[in-house]
Amino acid sequence: MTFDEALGVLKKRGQKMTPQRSTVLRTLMESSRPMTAQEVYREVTKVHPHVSLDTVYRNLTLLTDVGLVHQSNLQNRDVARFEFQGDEHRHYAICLNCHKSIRLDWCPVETKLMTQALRKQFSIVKHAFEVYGYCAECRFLRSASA
Amino acid sequence: MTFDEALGVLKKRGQKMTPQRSTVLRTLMESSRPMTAQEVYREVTKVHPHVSLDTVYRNLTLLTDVGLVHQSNLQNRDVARFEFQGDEHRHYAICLNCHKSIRLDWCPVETKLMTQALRKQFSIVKHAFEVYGYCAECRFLRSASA
DNA sequence: CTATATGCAAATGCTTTGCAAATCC
DNA sequence: GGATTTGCAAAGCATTTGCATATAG
Repeated sequence: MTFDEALGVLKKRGQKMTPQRSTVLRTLMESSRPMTAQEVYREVTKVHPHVSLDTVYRNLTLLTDVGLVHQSNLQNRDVARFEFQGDEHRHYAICLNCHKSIRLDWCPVETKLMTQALRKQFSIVKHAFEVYGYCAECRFLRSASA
Repeated sequence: MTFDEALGVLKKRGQKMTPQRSTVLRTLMESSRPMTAQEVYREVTKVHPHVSLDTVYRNLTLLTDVGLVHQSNLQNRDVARFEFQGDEHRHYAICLNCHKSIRLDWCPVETKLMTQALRKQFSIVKHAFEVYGYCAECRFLRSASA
């Protein structure tokens, strides 16, 4: 999805386009991994030194509501993370040691096996799927030290 | 899993069994749905009026670490929820309107399609999977009012 | 007897909100 | 011009932590 297409989605909903909002959106679009609100804030600050953190939060929430952005929570009581999803989205395996995100090319909700039964009694809006464990490197380090 | 078997898991790790801890464990074992820390606290209070909320939190964390309890976060920036899982665990579809949890009889990580590729580069410790949307009743109400 | 667990109270840190001023369309 | 958005500051709220005391094994 292009930046202009994303803008179209916002305009269709009667949302205005401010410099701050467009920078938040662009930041997420250019990122290759899910970002925390703080990380987005830091990036946006480079362009607009006067943004406030709450503006970033408000925009992240708006973009998520509109469906342009996907929010994921680490199960480990960690902070929320946001990523641009456009038309397709991703899931991640997250290392409990180094916190690296490894992208999965698989989505449980696209599995017929699961959806067939569920869709009859439930209309799916969104979903969360995350795997936690140890990446190859950290697994190696752990087995070495044990 | 019986209560005594669960105790065995704790003893094996050198954990002590206190009245508070055993009540937290029993509460989760007897619950048919995931509970928030506050809900557990309220239940435990009925038996031990003097428990503190942080003791409940500490025990929930311990039981989760040990693997007896499964923690789920609602993606909607809601509070964490805990449920006894014993040997098998569950996933839920959560209604965005009435917040009802509908149990799924399906787990993405038990799908060979997904695990084959992942296990080569990652050792899975736990995972989170939740579906959000509208249950049959709330879907009906929404379409009626629209 | 010693490690573990508890209670209390205070702190932490992410996220949200009220309000007046600024700004987009 | 009128609704939306921003910035500031303060509040909210789930969760965590330090520390002295109590308790399990």
